[in-house]
Amino acid sequence: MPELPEVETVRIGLNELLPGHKVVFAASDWAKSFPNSQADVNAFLIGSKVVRVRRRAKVLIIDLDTNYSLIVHLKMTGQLVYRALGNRIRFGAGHPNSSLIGQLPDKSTRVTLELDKAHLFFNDQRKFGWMKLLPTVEIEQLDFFKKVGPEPLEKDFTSTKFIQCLRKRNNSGAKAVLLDQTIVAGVGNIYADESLWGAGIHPAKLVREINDRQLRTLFSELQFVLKLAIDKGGSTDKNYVNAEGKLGSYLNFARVFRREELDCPRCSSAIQKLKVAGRGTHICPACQKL
DNA sequence: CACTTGACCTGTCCGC
DNA sequence: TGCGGACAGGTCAAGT
Repeated sequence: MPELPEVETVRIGLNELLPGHKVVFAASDWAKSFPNSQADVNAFLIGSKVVRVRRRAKVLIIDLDTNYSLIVHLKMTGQLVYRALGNRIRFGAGHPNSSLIGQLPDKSTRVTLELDKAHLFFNDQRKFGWMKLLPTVEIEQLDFFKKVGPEPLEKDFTSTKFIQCLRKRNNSGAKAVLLDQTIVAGVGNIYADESLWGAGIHPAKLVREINDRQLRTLFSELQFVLKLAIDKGGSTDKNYVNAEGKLGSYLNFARVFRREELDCPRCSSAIQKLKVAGRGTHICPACQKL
């Protein structure tokens, strides 16, 4: 569930908190969450210092002063939570993580990094996420990074380039294309639905049947929802928390996502939930016609 | 080659 | 109260 705004929110937080910290110890109880050998961990992670925290698409990159990096994908339920020693995290009442008050690690903690004056916990209920240690220069050689599309919020990413990217999949549905990480990076289910509603485009509409003017609107709506979501600290549905364990509030501002049966904010029609591109999809049937 | 489905996992919810 | 099944959705691999 973490998409670009959630991962960016974690990045901003970790980039404030981590640089300068030394890694003292690392432990994992689920090998797939952190598949590196103990020898590599000992040689390139333990004793290293964090230099900076970057993001590409939905992937976090924690650069170390050993010329190695930790790359982290949160997938659906991953959390990367920093806690200064002696500091307690408070989740909101009623939140599934509210039982975690004051206690981490918990049963979803897959990796614990002990820093000199803090802990960094990688929690992941569903175990789809991962953390990997590898030489910094090898990151761009990974298949994912070679194939991934442009960052939608980069300054030089114009509506013209956006349209060129989408037209490569002219025969596919609009939502399927937005979700394709090789076309545009970082968009997932929430912001695909939100931006398509903003542009008044049905998610199953074929790209070839959408004109350039509508695609330009989709581009500005996509940038709008991504920026708003970063401003609101991301979307917390069930699991997502930021680097300090705090919730995101974008869903309080969502127009269609998880709002089936409620009124469309534009025309008051009842929002519908359907399945498009294999995903739960929310639309206003009046504003978004096929 | 483009598109769909299954696998990876756990927790929650719904119907019986 | 328990139990089976559907569902949640990011990405890769396999199948159509």
